[in-house]
Amino acid sequence: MTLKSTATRTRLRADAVRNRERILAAAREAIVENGPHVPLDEIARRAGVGNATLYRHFPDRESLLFHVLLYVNQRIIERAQQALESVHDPFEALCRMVLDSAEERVGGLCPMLGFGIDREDPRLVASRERMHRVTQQLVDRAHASGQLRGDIGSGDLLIAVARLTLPVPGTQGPGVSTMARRHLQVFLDGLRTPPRSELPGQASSLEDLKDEFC
Amino acid sequence: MTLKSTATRTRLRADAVRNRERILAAAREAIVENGPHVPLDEIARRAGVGNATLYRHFPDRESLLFHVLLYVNQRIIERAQQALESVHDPFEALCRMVLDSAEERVGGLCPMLGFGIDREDPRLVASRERMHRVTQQLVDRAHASGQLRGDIGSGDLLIAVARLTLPVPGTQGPGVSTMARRHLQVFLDGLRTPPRSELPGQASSLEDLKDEFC
DNA sequence: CTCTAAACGGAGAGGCAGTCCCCGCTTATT
DNA sequence: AATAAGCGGGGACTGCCTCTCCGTTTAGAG
Repeated sequence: MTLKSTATRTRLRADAVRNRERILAAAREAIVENGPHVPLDEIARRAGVGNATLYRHFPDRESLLFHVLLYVNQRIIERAQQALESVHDPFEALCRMVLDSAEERVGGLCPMLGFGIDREDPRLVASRERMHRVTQQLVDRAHASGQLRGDIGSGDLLIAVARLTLPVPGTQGPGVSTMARRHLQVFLDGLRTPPRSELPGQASSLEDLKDEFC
Repeated sequence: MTLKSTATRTRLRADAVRNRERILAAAREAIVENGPHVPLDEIARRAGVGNATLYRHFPDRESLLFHVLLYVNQRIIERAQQALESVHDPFEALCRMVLDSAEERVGGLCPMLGFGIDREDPRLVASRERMHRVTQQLVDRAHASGQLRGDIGSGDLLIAVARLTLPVPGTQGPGVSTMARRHLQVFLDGLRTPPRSELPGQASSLEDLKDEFC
């Protein structure tokens, strides 16, 4: 709080805060549906604000994408920590984290990563580290309980969640999202012990994908 | 009439045939990597031909996308039929079909479906029906052998393959494709009997997704 | 080998969508 | 009620993408 007051010398007006939030939410939706190339005017339209308001809050596309990334990361981390604390069965907690991430449609944000966002920005680094930490804890616990097959690492899990929660463009039917839920469940079944086949390659930890993801 | 007019009224010159093939292959790659909005000039460049050559073969983007779809469908169908005939274990055959589709990166083509392609074109309808037929056979056999969990239908399988073979944009590292292979295998493990959890929704047959896919 | 027509490729005109600024109006805050 | 922060929409600018023109190259037949 005190830190924040130094950073924001002039506090935002209440409606400005509200608009900023709506822009971030609208941007998330629009990017998930149409990719990171979606026109900024379209995002403003969805958010119910003028385009100038959007540009006032985020001077360019890169800035907007950056803040969307932070915003969604934060939500995921919070829900994962909640699962870690309140769900006692380790495998159940893992499932919960995966399903929560699916709800946030985190996969839809991956395309942003290629758009000139500075992955070494301190805020992003901190966010990524928190994400990795909680994921690692969930995976470790599930391994220790003997429910999660040993040849799956925390890196596997994060990438898999990204993949499994990608929207399938061009298939917007109402049945698609319930079907996505089914496939997620099949995948989770495949994660359980005992393994039913040998996986190619080797278990990937979080360090392995430092340069490729988030 | 004359030999020419009966066989192929507009017989293409050898180099034209070659170029046409190269354009289709390049288009497939470019679309998988960059989506269906990829500039046509870029596709021509990848194919190693002038842009005018591309436009000569395919008068507009829609025409090109349409033929790419037919081209890839055909390859998938052929490989699936081969699996059906030559792989005797029913579940193995199913796996083969899924892995082959992944190699063709069929998921990367889904975004095309939203781009004004006429799904009722006779050539596409015929292709789709052949695809559905062979998929249904593979699923039926695997069910009959008792290896494939009963709550998975042929529609589930086709959609799942599309999803699982989507490229994850923004993550182009070399490790990603081998990781994709691992996740596919986990999913296939989840498909085996006995089911390890109950799936939400219900098994989807091919008719269920007639309007949403391919 | 020669000839012809089919096919090729580069360059550039034209169009269009997306970005971003300007400026008069509205509203939160005191 | 005063004031300044914030808002919104119109529109110029820009850069990219599409598609065509036309001179050059090459496959294929005799």
